Amino acid sequence: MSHEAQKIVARQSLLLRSLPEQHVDTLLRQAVWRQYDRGETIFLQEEEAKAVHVVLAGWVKLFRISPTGAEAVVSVFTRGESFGEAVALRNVPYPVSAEAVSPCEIMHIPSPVLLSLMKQDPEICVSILAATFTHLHSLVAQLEQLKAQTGAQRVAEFLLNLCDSDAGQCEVELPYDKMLIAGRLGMKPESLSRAFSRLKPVGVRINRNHAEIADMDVLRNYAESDPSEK
Amino acid sequence: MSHEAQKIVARQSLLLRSLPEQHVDTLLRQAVWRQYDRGETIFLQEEEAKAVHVVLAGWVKLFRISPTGAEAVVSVFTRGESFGEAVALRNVPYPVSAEAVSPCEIMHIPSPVLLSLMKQDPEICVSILAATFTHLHSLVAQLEQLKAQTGAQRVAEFLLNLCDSDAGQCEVELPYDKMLIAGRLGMKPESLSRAFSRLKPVGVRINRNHAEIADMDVLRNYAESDPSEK
DNA sequence: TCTCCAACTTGACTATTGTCATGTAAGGGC
DNA sequence: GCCCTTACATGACAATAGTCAAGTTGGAGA
Repeated sequence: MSHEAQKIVARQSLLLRSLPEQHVDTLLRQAVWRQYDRGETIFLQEEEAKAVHVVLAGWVKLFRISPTGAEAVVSVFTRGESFGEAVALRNVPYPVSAEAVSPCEIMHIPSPVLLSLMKQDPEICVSILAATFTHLHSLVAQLEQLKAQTGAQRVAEFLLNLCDSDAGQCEVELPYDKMLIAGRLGMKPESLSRAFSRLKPVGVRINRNHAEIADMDVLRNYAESDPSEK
Repeated sequence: MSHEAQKIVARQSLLLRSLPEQHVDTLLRQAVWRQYDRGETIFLQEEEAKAVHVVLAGWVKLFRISPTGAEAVVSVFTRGESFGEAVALRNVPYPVSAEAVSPCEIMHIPSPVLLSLMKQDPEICVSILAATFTHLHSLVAQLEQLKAQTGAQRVAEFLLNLCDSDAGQCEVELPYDKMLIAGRLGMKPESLSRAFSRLKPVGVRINRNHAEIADMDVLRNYAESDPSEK
C-alpha cells in the first residue's frame, strides 16, 4: 500500500474520522507507519503503552495470557479500527498483548502527540472517549454472550455479524482462522467444529472459509432463543 | 448519612480524587444526591445517559438483559466507585441497566457540568479516561476469567479479592447475595453452592455470609492451576 | 409469636464443553 | 512434483455446568 493510500485509509478510521479536521494532518505527519508479518507481536501485556494503534490493513488480535497459561482472546481488529487509546494516554502497562494474525499495516500515533493536541483542543478528548466507549461496549456485549448463550448461539451471532445484509439468504467468507474464531468466541476449536454441525439444521453450510446462511431470520431466531428450549 | 459526610466520601472516590482540586468543589455543588432502596432501578439499558454516577454507600449492579431474557451481570460497584463516564459524555444510550442491590446513596454528576469543565481544563479528560480505563481493564479481566477458568476457580479468585491481607489465614463477609455473586461470576446459584463445596479441600469454609480461608496461598495456587491438572 | 417467602442447599439427571486420540486435507517450501 | 507441517474434523470419554425437584432455613411482616 502506498503512503498516500495509507493516509486515506487512516482518515477513514473511526478514531480519526471523529477528530476535528485540522488536527488530523498534524497526527498523520507525526505518526509512525509499520508493517507486520503474520504472527508478529505488536506489543506485550505489561509493556508500557507509548502509542495508539490504527489498523490500516490485515487483522490484529488482542489477547491475555492467564496465570494458568491459557490464552483468552479479547478482541480482533481490522481496517479502520483502533486500539490502546485509554492505555496510551495514561502511560500504564497494557492489560493485553497484541499480535498480527495476518500481514498487517498499522499506524502508530505516539501518545505525546495526542496528549499535546488534547491540551490544545478538549474536543479531541471526546473523540477518544468515543473510541474507548466503543471498546467498552463490545466487551460488555461479549460478556453477555458468554454468560447467556451457548457456544452454537455465539457462533450464530458471529456469522450474522459478518453479513452485510440483514435478512434472507447470505454468503460470507470467514475472515480468519477457525482456531482464532474459536478463541474469540471462548471455545476450543473442536467445539467450534461441533457448533457448526449443530447449525446445519438452521440453514448454515460451512465449506472451508466459505459460509452460506439460508435465512438470516431463522438463524437470528436461533441465536436469540432460550437455550433450554432446544 | 449527612450531606457533609457524603461530600467527604465523594472526595475519596477514585474519580474525584484524580481531579484537580479546584474543580472538585464545582462538581460537588452541582451534583445531584439521591438515595435508592434495595431493588430500585437507577437507569435502564437503552436510556440516554445524562450523568456520571458515584456510589457513596451500598451496592449497585450493572447488568444486561439479553434477547433471550437472561440477565448477565456486568459489574457490581460500591462506595468510592463510579460508572457511566464514557456513556454520559457522549449522550449515547446506556448499554446496561443499573439497579441498587442494597439501600444506596449515589451522587449524580450531570454530564453538561463535566463537559463544560473538560473544556476549561483538558487535565480532567485524563482523569475520566483513567476511570474508563479501569472499567475496561476489569471487563478484560472478567473475560479472561470466564474463558480460562472453571467456576470453582472464579469463586476462589472472588474470595481472594475480598481479603485485605494477601497471605495466610483470612476471614471475610460476603458483600452481597449469593445469587448476585453467582451472576457476577457467570454461573447459576446451584453451581455456586457446589463450587463452594469444591473449595472445602483447599481450606475454604462458608457459613452464611461468612467465609474463612485457611491459607490464601493454597487457595491462590488452586485458582491459578491448570483446570486439567485436577 | 407465628407464618410465609425467598434464598440457599442438595440430589439426580441431562446437556454442553473440554480432552485425547486419530485421521484427513490443504498449502508452503524445496 | 513431493514432503511436511498445521489446520480442521470426528469419535470416545471425562469433566463441568445447567435443569428440575425436593428439602431447609432464616428473616420480614402480620
